[in-house]
Amino acid sequence: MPELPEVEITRRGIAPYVEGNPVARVDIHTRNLRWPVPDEIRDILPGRLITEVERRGKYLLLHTHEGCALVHLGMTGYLHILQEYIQPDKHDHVDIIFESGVILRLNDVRRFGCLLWIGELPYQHQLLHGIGPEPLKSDFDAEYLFLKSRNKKVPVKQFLMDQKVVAGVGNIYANEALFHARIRPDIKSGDLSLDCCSRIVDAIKAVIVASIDAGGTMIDYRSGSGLEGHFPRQYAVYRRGGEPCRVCNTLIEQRRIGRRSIYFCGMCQS
DNA sequence: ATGCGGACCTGTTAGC
DNA sequence: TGCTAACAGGTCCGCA
Repeated sequence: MPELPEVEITRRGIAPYVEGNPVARVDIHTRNLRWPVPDEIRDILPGRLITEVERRGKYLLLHTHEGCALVHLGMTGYLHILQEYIQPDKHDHVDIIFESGVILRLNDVRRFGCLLWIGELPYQHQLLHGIGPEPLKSDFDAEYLFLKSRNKKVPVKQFLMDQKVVAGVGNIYANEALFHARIRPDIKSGDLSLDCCSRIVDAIKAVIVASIDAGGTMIDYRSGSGLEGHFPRQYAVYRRGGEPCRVCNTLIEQRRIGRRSIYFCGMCQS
């Protein structure tokens, strides 16, 4: 699953096939995702037009004139476009079939994702309203991160993965960004200087832009158009525990914070 | 307010 | 080779 870059690549991949197209039918094969896929998805979407596919953090919003459907891809979900019908396999959970014949198919092995109908005021929905700034927008800046981190005791890597702090950063990009910012992932957020915050903000923007430009780089990722959109990414630290740092050859350390792995270079990051 | 652990799932890999 | 345990991109919720 997808952190922000992979969700954005998915959005770009599916939008041309989806936007402006009326839905003919919705087939729900598996209801029990993170939350049950509601009947509204099957009952309201047909006959409606998807006006826009928007991304907010790691969520995708399928807008219609009458309300909005919300998709989260969890850890293993992906959306892809089928030009013609193929029998769904056991992890294909929902098909949105357009009058054009195109099918938008949701596949999610672990079923941590969701597909919900959130009605006409989507941004007020519980899942969206508290979400932090978009990392690529200008309101996500050093001053913001500095103020937000004051008096916080959580390790900075966990802090950056908090969607209320900044939208769309997950385990991979938190680890990668902190390496590029030369900051250890285990220091207290409240101890960050303004300069540290500035380096972190720059690094987050840089790794996300690089990843989007590379076309989505997740290990298991498939682009929205159904193409295998990835080539193996050269991570600086992520999943490189015990291997030499690409900058100084010191062995990358791996530990756990919370229940997630952190990776860092004890020499480059301080 | 904050932080922790449990829960939701299946598949892959590392280790014995 | 086969079995088991640990781990994997996320995040909500309940409890202390």
